[in-house]
Amino acid sequence: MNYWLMKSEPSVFSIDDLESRPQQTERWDGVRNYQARNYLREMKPGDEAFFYHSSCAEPGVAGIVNIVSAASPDPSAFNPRSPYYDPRSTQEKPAWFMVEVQLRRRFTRVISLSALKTNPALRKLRLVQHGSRLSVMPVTAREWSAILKMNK
DNA sequence: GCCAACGTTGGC
DNA sequence: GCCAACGTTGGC
Repeated sequence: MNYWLMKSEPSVFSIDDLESRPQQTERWDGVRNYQARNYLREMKPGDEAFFYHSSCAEPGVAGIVNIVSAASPDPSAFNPRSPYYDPRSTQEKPAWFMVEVQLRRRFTRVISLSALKTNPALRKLRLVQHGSRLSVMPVTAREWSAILKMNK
């Protein structure tokens, strides 16, 4: 079982939005970066991921989700009305993938990016590397527990 | 709103 | 295959 971190802009899709969904489950779609796509395809049901709020007043980790389905072709890429439409992705040869996530836990307080940056145990975390913009990234077991310990 | 850093595109 | 130009991300 593997650990991940997934970014979302709360103005588009927040952890509150996930909580209000049926079964607190939703598609994690719209990823349009090849490296992030490759990580999505590595995910397996039972994996866990931090839900990270980006581009907002308080960027940081807002909670934890379970990966509940393996990667499958992202239907939003096929839909011309979707902001994530990409005509290069076809049913026969899908370019983009999504997984389904289910809310596991909301943190009472967001673990802020600034706090993550100052934790020595997280020096190698992709998120805090200078210039890193990846929206889906792996987290080591050590990093995972270090972040969990910050949830107080 | 600014801007640095990055990924992608497309001409050559 | 190179690389400049462009668009996007995302913190501040």
